Order: sequence, then structure tokens, then C-alpha cells
Amino acid sequence: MREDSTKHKIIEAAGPIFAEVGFENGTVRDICRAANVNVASIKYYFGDKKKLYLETVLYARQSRADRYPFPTWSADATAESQLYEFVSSLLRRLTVLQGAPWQVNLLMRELMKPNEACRVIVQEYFQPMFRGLMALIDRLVNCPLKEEDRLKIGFSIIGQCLHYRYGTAVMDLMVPPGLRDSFEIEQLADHITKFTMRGLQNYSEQQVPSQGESD
Amino acid sequence: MREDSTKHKIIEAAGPIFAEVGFENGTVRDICRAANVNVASIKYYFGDKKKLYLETVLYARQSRADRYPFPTWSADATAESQLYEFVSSLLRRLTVLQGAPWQVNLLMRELMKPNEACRVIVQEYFQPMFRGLMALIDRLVNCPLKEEDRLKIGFSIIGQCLHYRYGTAVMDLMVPPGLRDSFEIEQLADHITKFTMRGLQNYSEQQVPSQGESD
DNA sequence: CTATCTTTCAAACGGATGTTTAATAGAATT
DNA sequence: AATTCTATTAAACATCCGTTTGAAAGATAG
Repeated sequence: MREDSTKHKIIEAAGPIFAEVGFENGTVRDICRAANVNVASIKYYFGDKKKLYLETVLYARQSRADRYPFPTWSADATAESQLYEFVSSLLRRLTVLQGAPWQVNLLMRELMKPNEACRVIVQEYFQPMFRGLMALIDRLVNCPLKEEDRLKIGFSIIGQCLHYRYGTAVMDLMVPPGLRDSFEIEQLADHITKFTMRGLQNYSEQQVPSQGESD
Repeated sequence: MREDSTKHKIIEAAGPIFAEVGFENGTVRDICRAANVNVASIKYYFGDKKKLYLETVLYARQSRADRYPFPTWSADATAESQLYEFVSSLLRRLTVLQGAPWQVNLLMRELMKPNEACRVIVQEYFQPMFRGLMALIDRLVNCPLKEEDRLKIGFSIIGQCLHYRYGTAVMDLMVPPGLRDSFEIEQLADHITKFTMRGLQNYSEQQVPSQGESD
């Protein structure tokens, strides 16, 4: 698709708008004004607003995948340094604490309130990342894992990261201004890595006594 | 407020609608049809749609606080059993893995995309819970903590829990049907508790060697 | 009963939305 | 040059939105 084609201009204008206010609240008039095209162009090129949204979401996924093909870990790196790399790159992708590019916001919006594009995104975008993480977990743990435990550990890692995106508003009210310096991406990744490493270190060797076990 | 008053009927009808589709997409006509009242009632009782939304959010907060005042831990329980109690009650509050009542969904929506009601909710609903968690963390860790570390640990715990609500759509596609039995609240709470306990156990005694530290 | 206040109602207002039309301009083809 | 296809345009259409109106119905008090 040519960079200056009308279709491309519309998608590039629709992306940030849909990402910020969602499908319903993004009006075709706003989009067309931002793209400097006539309103009728949407019917002409996409059929209707819904199809424009779908193409915009898939375009966002594609352009993110192009820019971040997939983190390739150097084979000789330690498993822990790979975990750190995974966590920090995930935080960076979500551009936690910064304004995220519209592609990320649009994909997150789609994942949280799934439309038709969600399945495609999960399969092509999320699952490969998650499989990489699961393989990494196997390398981090000193014993074979049950599938369900692998999943839960993966969710624990991802949950720690995603919370810094979901809970932005809450965090702003919880973290005193004087401590903001301690919540940069590197330090968050460092904390999450260490927290997770300890959580996994003696995963099977020594079970912590737990009350949840017996009742 | 009387149970059958018009005002009460409107709020009870507005709650589920706003919770499901948000403020902008919830129409006063839909709400009034659901409540079996005339559209003009909204102006009469609330002034306008915005004020109705605000009152509905605060009503949701109040009714949740009434139902779940705050978990009172028995003083003689071990810190770990208190952590398990905290985690499982949080999961249960969010009614992870179930359809949540509209009050929860509305509050979550408000926390993620804050309007004016957000500050009140954070202050009256979230901060007390979080303070309780931080005090619990102090009891779990065998050394004095820096404030920023306390916060990060708290976010790690809460992040693990909240991910099971945020990521519902993703999880449904990630967890094979055969493994669903392993993802009941008790087992999730058990995993998160153990994972966290290990993450904290030797928090200061022995630092895991980390690559994130030196670069 | 009368008068006053509160509550409900159908209808309409002004504006915004997604969509469609019919005409026009430009490029490509014959 | 004449024709055909593509692309763009301003304007209109039908619908929905939040809000408002003015009158009717109901309750309350004198």
C-alpha cells in the first residue's frame, strides 16, 4: 500500500483515534478530517466503519510485528538474563509509564474488550510470545513442570508486568512523587526479575508450608 | 433511599448498562426503558446523564464496601495464611473466572479509564486495601523494607491477581479446556501465595545474582 | 373542595452520527 | 477526440443522542 494513498492516510488517521477513544466513540467525520479526505471515502475504500476498524487493528498488529519481530535471545545468555530481557522488553513494548504508540493502545483495547480481531491477535501476537516465555520458564526451573503450573507461572510474570499498564491511574495516586525515580522501566524489570527468580528458584526442592494446601 | 423509588430504580438500571458499555455508550433511553421510567426522569432526579453516572459509580462503591467491609484477619494466624486469605478474597471480590456483578465491572472500568469518581474510589476503596497489604508484607519479610520496595512487592501481588480479570479473553484462549479445573480460585490463590512467599522468603538474606543489577 | 407542590408523561428540539446519493474531476483506454 | 473507469466531492438522508418543554396526573395541606 503506497504511503500517500488515500486508503493508507485513512488508516493512519483512524489508528490513533480508535486507540484513544475506542470504536464507538471514534467518528468517521473526525477520522476523515484528520486524514484530509472526504467522509464518503470510508464507504468507497472500506465499505463501512466496522470494516475500517478491523483493517486498522490488523494493520496495527502487522506494523508492531514488523518493528519487533521477536526478541531473539543470545543462546549463551543465562536463563535469568533472558528473563530480565523478556520482562524489560515487555514493559518497553507496553511502554509502561510513557505514552504508548497508538498501535499498542489499540491492540490492548482489542485484547481487553475483544471484537472479531481479537482471536487473530492472540494467535499471531500473544501466543508466540507466551510460548517463548514458557520455554524460558522450563529453563529457569530445575525440574519438569506440569502444564498448568507452567501456565500459572507465566501468568504471574505477565500479570506483574501488565499491572503497570492497566493500573496507571491507581499507581499515580499510590506512588508518592518523591519515589517516581524508583519506578523506571529498568528498576521495575529488575524487581520483577528478582521476585520471579526467587519465586522459581527452589520450585520443587522445598515447598513453602502453605495453609491453602490443606483446607 | 427507598427500594422502589424511581431514583433507585434508575440507578439499578443504569449500573449494569454503564458497567457493560461504558458511560458514552450507555444511552439514557436504554436506561429508562430498563427502569420503566420516563426519559425526563433523569433530568428531574439527577440533572443530567453525567451526574447520573457519578451517582451510580459511588452507589456501586458503597454497596461493594457494605457487602465486603474489609477482611479482618485473626490476629493469631500466620502471616502466610493471612496472605492466602488476602489473595483469595481479592480474587473472589473480583469474581475472577465468573461473571462479575455490575458493581465490580463498573468500578474496574472507572479505575482503568478514570473520570471524576476515580479519586474517591482509590482513596476510600483501594488505598485501605493496599495499606493492609503493605502492613502484611512487612510481617512477611524478615527485614525493614524501603518504601519503594514495599510498593513494588504490593504491585507484584496485586498484578498477579488482577491479571486473571483483565486478561480473561486471552486466558480463555490460552488455557486448554482440559486444564480448566486447575484454575479455580482456591488453586490460583494457592499458586500466587506460594509464588509470592518464595519471592519474599529470603528477600534480603541472599540476593539472587542478577544481570539487571550491573548494567 | 381548593390550592399547592411533587412527580410522571408524550412529544419535540437541536445536534451529531453512519451512510448514501448524484454530480464532478481526473486518468486511462479505445 | 471520445469513451470508460477511477477517485473525490458537497450535500442530503435517516436515525439516534441528550436534553427540554408544557401539560397532565397524583399527592398533600389548608
